[in-house]
Amino acid sequence: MASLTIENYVKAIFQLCQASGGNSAATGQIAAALGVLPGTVTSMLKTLADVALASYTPYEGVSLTPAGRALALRVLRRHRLIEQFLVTTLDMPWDEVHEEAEHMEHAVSDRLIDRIDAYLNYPASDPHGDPIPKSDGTLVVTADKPLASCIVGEKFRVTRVRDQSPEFLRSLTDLGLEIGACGQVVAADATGQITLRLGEATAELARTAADQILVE
Amino acid sequence: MASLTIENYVKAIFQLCQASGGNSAATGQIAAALGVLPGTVTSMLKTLADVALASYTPYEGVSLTPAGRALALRVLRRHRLIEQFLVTTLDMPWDEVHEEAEHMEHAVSDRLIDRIDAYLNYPASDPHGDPIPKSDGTLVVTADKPLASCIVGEKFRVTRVRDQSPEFLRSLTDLGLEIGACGQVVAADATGQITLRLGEATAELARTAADQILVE
DNA sequence: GGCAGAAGTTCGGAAAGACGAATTTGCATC
DNA sequence: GATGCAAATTCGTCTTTCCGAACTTCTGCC
Repeated sequence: MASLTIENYVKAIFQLCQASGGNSAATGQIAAALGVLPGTVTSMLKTLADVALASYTPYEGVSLTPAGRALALRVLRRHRLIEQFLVTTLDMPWDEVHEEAEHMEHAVSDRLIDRIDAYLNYPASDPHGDPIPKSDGTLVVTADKPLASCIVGEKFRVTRVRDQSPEFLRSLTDLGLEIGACGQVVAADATGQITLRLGEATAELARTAADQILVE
Repeated sequence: MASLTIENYVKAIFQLCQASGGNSAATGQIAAALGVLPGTVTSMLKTLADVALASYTPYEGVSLTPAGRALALRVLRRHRLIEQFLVTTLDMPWDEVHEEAEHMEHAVSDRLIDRIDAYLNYPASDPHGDPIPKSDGTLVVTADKPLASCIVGEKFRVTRVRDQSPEFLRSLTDLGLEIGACGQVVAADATGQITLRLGEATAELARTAADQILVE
């Protein structure tokens, strides 16, 4: 069985590949994502290659093998179902569940996860809008784009949030930008400030923040 | 923060003390409980003494300090609330939850545990009848005795099960000896076989099994 | 085409936690 | 009091995962 550490590396690699749109991740990015030094990552990448979870070429990056991708999806499935479960069942705020799931994802059995899945009636996504991988390893591709890429006048509906830090999520709650919220881009000035209309209210948002919000 | 390993050692020491009625545990018992070799335990006992979780005298045994007892109770509280939660909310069978909780107890935050406690309306005991420590570190003492100590003719109600292995628990389910089940000791022969009446039915039980069942 | 500087790799070493063999201690028995 | 066995301890070693410093490779810029 894969150790907790290996699960975290594989998950990080998978998510970095997704984020970059490519299919390989850089040592430095992985180090930053996991909070370790680059040298540590290099040696772990060799380990991952040894156990056939990743293909690693020095100075070029890593990509996951099918086995690595499957493991990453299992971890992600556990993580996201746990998040959804905590919000649905225990009414936890959406800004607390990520951290909790980060630990629990390595501790729950697949049997329990499948039970949670059934209990929640097979949800398609977690509280942050991230799609939940199926038990057969399938992951639906979402059709969304950053709010920052919307032109002035464009209407949108919030479908997903990338940055899942508690502070950022709380600020979204304060602005009324929950998952499913609808609005319209009113203005975007050169300094990167974006103005939104949300029903009656108006909200101001930095471009960097709007980049973390996915809409359709 | 205490490592997963330290939490397991402290929990094992606490439970061995409880089981023996004394307040110290032997190296060999701890090794057997945790599935490691005695030498490993000896070195860990020194570590526990170093961080003031236990008092250790070579060749005599260990006992927990107040800090060690507090940690053990926190772990036990997490374990038992998780068990109760899995049974109540997800309808998991009582023979599966121990193993699951064994892993999860190290992964959930105290914040989440308190939320589960409130959600379950502050249950007094877990699915096996073990009392749940309160968040202030209090643990109620149960007034129960082994079914094996009942004399012929004595009536009883099952309050708690010591052996929490799936096989044993399933055999109890088959016999109708769930928590709360009432019955009467009908016979006890010299070979250690005990006969019970449970409502309409009759059940045969080995003395070793009856020793694992606590009643009042 | 050459050369900083950034990114990546190598290597020695440390901490946690475990094993296994050799040794020591304690205790019951004679 | 001597002895022998079971239990406990000691010690060297292994694996995993990390750090940090020294070194190598890559890349963008002149």
